[in-house]
Amino acid sequence: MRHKDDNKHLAICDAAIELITTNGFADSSMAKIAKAANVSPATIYVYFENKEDLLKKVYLLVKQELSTKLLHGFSESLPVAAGFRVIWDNFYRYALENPVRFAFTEQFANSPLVDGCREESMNFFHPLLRLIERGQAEKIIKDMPLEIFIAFTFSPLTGLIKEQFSNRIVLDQQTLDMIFEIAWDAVTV
Amino acid sequence: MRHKDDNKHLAICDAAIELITTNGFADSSMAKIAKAANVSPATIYVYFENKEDLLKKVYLLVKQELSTKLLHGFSESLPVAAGFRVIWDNFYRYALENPVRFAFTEQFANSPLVDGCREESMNFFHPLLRLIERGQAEKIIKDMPLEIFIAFTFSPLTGLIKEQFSNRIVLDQQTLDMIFEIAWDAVTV
Amino acid sequence: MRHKDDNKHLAICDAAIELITTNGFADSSMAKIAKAANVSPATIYVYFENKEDLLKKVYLLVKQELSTKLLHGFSESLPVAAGFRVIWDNFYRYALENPVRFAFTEQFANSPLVDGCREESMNFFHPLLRLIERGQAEKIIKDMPLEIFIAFTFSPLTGLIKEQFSNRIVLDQQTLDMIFEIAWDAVTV
Amino acid sequence: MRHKDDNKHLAICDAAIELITTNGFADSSMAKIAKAANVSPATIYVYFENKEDLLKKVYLLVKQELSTKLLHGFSESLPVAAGFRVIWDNFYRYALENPVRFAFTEQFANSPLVDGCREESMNFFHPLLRLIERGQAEKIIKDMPLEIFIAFTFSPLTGLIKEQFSNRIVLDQQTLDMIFEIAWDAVTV
DNA sequence: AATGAATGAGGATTCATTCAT
DNA sequence: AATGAATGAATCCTCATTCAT
Repeated sequence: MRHKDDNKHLAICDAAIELITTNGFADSSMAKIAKAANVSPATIYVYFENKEDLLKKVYLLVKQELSTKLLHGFSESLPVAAGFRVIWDNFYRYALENPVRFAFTEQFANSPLVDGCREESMNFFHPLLRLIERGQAEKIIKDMPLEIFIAFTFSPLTGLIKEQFSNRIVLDQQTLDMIFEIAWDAVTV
Repeated sequence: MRHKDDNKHLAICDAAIELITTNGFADSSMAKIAKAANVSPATIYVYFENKEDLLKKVYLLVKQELSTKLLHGFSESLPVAAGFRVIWDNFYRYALENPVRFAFTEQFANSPLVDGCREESMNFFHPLLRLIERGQAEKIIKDMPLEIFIAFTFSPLTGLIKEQFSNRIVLDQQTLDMIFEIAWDAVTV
Repeated sequence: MRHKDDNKHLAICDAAIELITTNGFADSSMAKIAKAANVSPATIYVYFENKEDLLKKVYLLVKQELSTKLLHGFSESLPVAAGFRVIWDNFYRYALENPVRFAFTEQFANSPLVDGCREESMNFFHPLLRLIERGQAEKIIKDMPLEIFIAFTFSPLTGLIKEQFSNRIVLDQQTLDMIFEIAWDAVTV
Repeated sequence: MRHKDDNKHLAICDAAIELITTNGFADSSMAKIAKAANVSPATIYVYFENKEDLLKKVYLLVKQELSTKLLHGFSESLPVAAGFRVIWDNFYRYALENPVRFAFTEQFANSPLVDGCREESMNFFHPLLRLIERGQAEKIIKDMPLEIFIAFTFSPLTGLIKEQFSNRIVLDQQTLDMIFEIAWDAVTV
């Protein structure tokens, strides 16, 4: 579905992300989002069915953005370890450079609001999945379900990034290297 | 003069946990919580200052409950590895037996709504912290900040429990043992 | 895009004046005012920021209405005494013909609720102020602060009108003439 | 009806006057009055039937206090003019020394809440009424209804005291003397 | 007499959404 | 497509009052 003004679509999404991350979901009414996007409340309903639809679409948009940035500089021709490190670094950089979007994603990861679209959001990460499968085929990565692989690589990193945002830890390059090493050790043979 | 009724306090807390976990904080109005607790809306305000205060107090209550159950069967006289395994198993069992409370905690782990009381909730986990310090003193556990230790032990487990609740994975005993082994390897020398 | 409806604005104001005068400000809920104005409670907030803003705007509206009617038949070319008598009579007639609005004004004349807009409401009465200044320049009116002039002219009249509304006195033409005479004597040389 | 603890009765009245005058009627809930009086909300209902009853009783109490102070130093054996000046001065002094109570009275003089007890409150002022009647019998005071006498004596003074409290005028001794003179001239032959 | 707990009713206000232009 | 007006329903919370002790 094409709309006349893609700028408005984006403006509404940006305003929603910003407001929800800053003030929380409860304080982000359609009227406030509209005002922040410089648009009439009624206009939001031209682009989105209702508030829940807006939320899910925004969630998917952010996930898609993330997946694109995750693959920056990545190529399927890279060795498994190198390729994974590229994605790993991209993830960390993304979080640092887009703290609001990162926080937004995390806030909704456990919310019942986006229950229906978590599966859909996974589609964006196919290249990563293929990389892991290749690693397992090459006997580099342990034979374990994808979920466990994620649990020992991105879960710790995500948790530590949040700790850094909360000023409870500082992730300097040395620490980052150490974390990567531990994670990579954990999932490789 | 009537006395404050502990049953009412608990009924309100239980209703709040149940509703908030199922429908989210925003969709759990004080009226709904009151009705679920079989109490007048105004009665909630006898026990809690306002909705946010209710959330924070409930969050702390759940954290405290968790911390108590975490230490079941634990003793400071146990060897580090064995002691940690006790706590680890207790955590998994707690999540399985209290899925609503577990989901509740996760939903608010990163929420700005409970920002003020996260520190306070940490106090409940002192025995675990001391265990880790002992492990480091005995050169069993790697010399790393507490946050990183958590990131490679409880973060993966938590993530995988959520995957199991979402029916994307099944954690049988063999898998659990494997996960524990990976985690313990990751943080020990 | 719909346009703001002047009828609705007026209906809300009228309902507010009527209800507040009859039942007092505290007992005139926004819901009651809305119902009396045949409007949704939410609609009031399209025209007024909140209850206090509604009160202040209504207060100013009534004051402005009054000031307009006060000057009916008045001209700056009239002699001071005659000009003042025109305004005096207009005031009495206004009170008689608009008892609700008159009572409304009196109820809030000393209320802290309209503190901010009393000054603004004074602007409507400039012609009267100029008349008094002219009277003083022509050595007809005693040299006294405006407040004292008001205190011996409109304060007594206002008080007596209220007594009449409470059926404790009847202001026939003869009595009115006497009152005017006393007041005019009091403030003229 | 005698109550065990007259202190409590008075404390409640004082708290009510203070709160209502400071924060307005709407913000003076029974709970707040109770707290300000260091008493349980339920205790208020031991001394007063309900909120309206409390208000009326407080209004009457203040009026009675005022009437007592008005007669300080007054004697029926004084000449009319001197006697009236005593009461006049007492009234001004009362307002100055009890601004809260003065404001309270004024705020309620026009309120529909005390409609029923205005008559009753008049009983306290019998000596003043008799003085005026004596003045008329002695052909000193003009033959006019009591209401008109009040309208040209206490109404102006009351209005000017309020102007002074609002910092729009300063009533120094000279001004006060002038005002008295004008008022007395207005009502005497 | 005195009180803190308890509550149903109602308070002001905001909500997501639709209407009319 | 776009919008400000309009709204019934729902929000959190406070109220005057009563209950149970």
